[in-house]
Formats: sequence, C-alpha cells, structure tokens
Amino acid sequence: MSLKETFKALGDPVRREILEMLKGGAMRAGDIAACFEMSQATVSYHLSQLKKADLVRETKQKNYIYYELNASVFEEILLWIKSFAGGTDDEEA
Amino acid sequence: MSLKETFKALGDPVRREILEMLKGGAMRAGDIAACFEMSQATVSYHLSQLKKADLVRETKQKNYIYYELNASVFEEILLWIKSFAGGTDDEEA
DNA sequence: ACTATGTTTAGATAAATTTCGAAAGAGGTA
DNA sequence: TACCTCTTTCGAAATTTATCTAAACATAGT
Repeated sequence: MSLKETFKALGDPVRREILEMLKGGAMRAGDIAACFEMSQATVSYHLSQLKKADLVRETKQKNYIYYELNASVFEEILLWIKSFAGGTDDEEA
Repeated sequence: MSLKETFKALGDPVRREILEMLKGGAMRAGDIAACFEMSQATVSYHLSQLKKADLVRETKQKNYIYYELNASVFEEILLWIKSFAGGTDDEEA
C-alpha cells in the first residue's frame, strides 16, 4: 500500500476517530459503529478502508470481528513525516 | 486548522508530491505547476489547500509567489502519529 | 496608462467518496 | 437444517473533490 492508501485513509475524520478509539484496545465492529450516528454499513465501509490501508488488523473470535491498531504502519508514516519535520531522514541524535 | 484540514490535505498524491518538491527549498507557483501535467489553475488550487492546512507558507517577491514548507505543522502531525506508533505520548526513552 | 508576466478566482463539469437501506454471508446453537 | 446474531456487500443517491477554460487580479516595466 506504500503510504498512498494510508494517507487517503487518514484523510477522513471518521476514520481518524475510529483509530483514536482503538488506542484503548481492540473493539468489535458493532461497538465501534455504536459510537457513531451512522449506519453500521457505513462504519463497515470505513473499517474496510482502514484495513486496506493496513492501519488496522482484524481478528475473528466467536462470531465477532475485532479490530485493532496495526502499529507498524504508523512507524512508516512517522518516517515520512520526520523527513519534513525533523532533519534529513535519520532524525536528531 | 488543527490536523483536520492537514490530514485531508495530505490525502492527495499531487499535494504530497508538491511537498516533496519543496523539500529542496522554496519554489515559485509557476515552477511547481510546470512539473505536472495539469493546468496552472489546478496546481494553484492544490497550493491553496496546502496553505489552508498550514503545510506551506507563501512569500511574495517581485512579481513571483514563492511557496515553502512550514515545518512546525509537520511537528504537530508527528506528535499525532507518535501517539499511535511509539508509546503513550512521550515516546520511547 | 498600457502591456506583459505570474498567479489566483469563478463557474462548470467530471470523477471519486461517503452514505444509506436492503440483502447476503459467516458462525454459532438448538 | 433452521434460526439468530454480527458483519459485510450491493446498488443507488447525495455530497465532496479535482479538474478545466476563461476571466480577473497583481505587480513590474515601458
């Protein structure tokens, strides 16, 4: 996906809010949806975008589907941003 | 703008490419536009989005308008990303 | 004041994205 | 198998975004 899909995914406020929620740990799709004034179908769509961007991972358990953050991709974004914010590429000290 | 406009701005590939260009230093709007297969008006639109997101700054000189990166906003994004990638908020050691 | 150059704004269109309701899929359990 | 719950997929409508051409704006030089 190479940061292209990733940034597009991060561009949407709903998706960022979902990510914030997942900081607290894995959640079921239904519980995530319950936090929004949107249909479950819509939230499912956003989750699929996040998944496509590798920002979240899903794990099936019983008949639930849990979503959780995928930290490694955030590391990649971190590098991209650092190349603008910090120094040349390998950062301060 | 508070990261909301910022992420939306970063979501577009053209705009990210413009930012990459500006790593090399300030550039005139026309020179930036010349690097794309788009009308100048369209590039101007993208520049306005980047400006609105505070990712770039413009400085007028002679009858040119120069655009350059605004590092401070990248620092903000860095913090946001770090809160997902690194640790709780203040990063590893 | 006029012209020329560099850039943005306006208005319109095309393309992509978000959203919904309804239907389908997947997994348990009876 | 049939049913129930959780979640996704489908098809369509609504909203947003990107793009273009043409026109306007700004500034410098003649």
